[in-house]
Amino acid sequence: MLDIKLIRENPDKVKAGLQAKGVDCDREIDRILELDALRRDAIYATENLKAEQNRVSKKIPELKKAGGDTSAIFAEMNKLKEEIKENEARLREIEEEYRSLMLSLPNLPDEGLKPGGKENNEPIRYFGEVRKFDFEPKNHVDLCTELGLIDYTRGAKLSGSGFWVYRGLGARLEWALLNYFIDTHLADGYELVLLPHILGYEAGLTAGQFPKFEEDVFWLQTDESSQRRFLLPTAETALVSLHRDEILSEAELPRKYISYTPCFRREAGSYRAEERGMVRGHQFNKVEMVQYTKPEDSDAAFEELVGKAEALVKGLGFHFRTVKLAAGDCSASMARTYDIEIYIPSMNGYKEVSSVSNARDYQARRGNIRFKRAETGKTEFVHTLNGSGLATSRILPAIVEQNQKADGSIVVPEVLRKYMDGIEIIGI
RNA sequence: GGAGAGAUGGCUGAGUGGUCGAAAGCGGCGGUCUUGAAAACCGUUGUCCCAAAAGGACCGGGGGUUCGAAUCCCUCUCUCUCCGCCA
Repeated sequence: MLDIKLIRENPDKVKAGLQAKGVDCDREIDRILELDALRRDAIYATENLKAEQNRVSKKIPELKKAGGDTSAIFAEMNKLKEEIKENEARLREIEEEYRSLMLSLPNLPDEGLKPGGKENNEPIRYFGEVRKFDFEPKNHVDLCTELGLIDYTRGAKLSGSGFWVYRGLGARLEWALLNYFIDTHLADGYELVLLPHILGYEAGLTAGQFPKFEEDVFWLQTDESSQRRFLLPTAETALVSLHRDEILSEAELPRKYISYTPCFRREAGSYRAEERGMVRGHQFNKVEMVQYTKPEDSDAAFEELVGKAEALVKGLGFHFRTVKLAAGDCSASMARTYDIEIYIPSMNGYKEVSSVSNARDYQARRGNIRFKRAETGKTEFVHTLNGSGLATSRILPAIVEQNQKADGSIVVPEVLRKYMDGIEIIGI
């Protein structure tokens, strides 16, 4: 959620910022400004009536004690009551519309980001070089199938397209990756959190998935409770709600969390032939990093998260690039995003393996996540940041393709071997 | 799944219709005393809306009754106890 004060004082700046993100919210913002004025008038009127009610009401016990006539006062109170009721009904209507519009506005992009979409993304650094093959490399689907690492057919049998089964050394390799990520984060002092994979509506609202992107997640239909629940699309959705409606102490910040979860996504209508295999599925494994920081610390935290994600990819020995996303390619909740993209030979291009973002106070406002600054004693919104560290569903194909040898076997990256009984080569 | 109990400030816990934003204790902060600390004593100590004053809101959430609700009613959520079932 954006700061209403900012919208009130700089509506044009907000409009321009959202334009840069590729969304036209001019009408919404104008309406919000109207509603804001109406809202404040209605609050003022209602509160004055309530103050009057409180004043008159105080006299009643005194008057009764003195044995006076209360009928005039009761009549007055009845009138006040009616007026308050009317005012409150109006206020509720205004606030409902106001709130839903406020929730629908995406975050503002950071100053200095290129406007526009994907085409304006800007690689800011490269690591390593594209591997040259002196034989015709196979794609990861064929390699994984031949080596028995992934069972796509039976995945589809169990759950339909977009699902697969990790088997044998494939499962070991996947698990080794997750262990490698987690151990690295633990060494960096992050707290490991294991989360529920089913979340309540509020979590999606805080993270910014809802109300706009409700169709992107899997909803549970078996719920008789009034609370709608869904399968988490990323651990971020849960981790950002961990401290929802809390006031943290300044000394508790920054909070640094990591979590491993499967991620469930509808990915409706997004299939492309080039994305076969496990590049885009309905369920994939990811270790997610989330930080809660003071506002002045979030830029440094962002760099830290980018650095951590890069270090993990480097550790695996991969060529990759880090890309600064243009304003319009950042997701709705985010002010700034860098993607780390790894080269996948069969796709002849780079694929995202990590996305690191700074939401600034956008999610904190939605989830009412604050901290008390020791110096002033005032509460302020925290900043939230997240980054994948990392998602395995692109890493494993990259390992398999980039580390393949002419005989169809693949080399296990050094850092993973200790999690796999020292296995160096996976062959037939 | 069945039966019951409960949700009050950072914590424990009083409060069953008016002067209650809420007793008391603990904790926190400040002070007195002390070389320093502890103890003792004194004072202070919730959040939010509002630029601020004034004012208003908040006793799990929502709704209702009432001139007036922490207190009565309805409903939802959550927690606990016992029984059943179960990884």
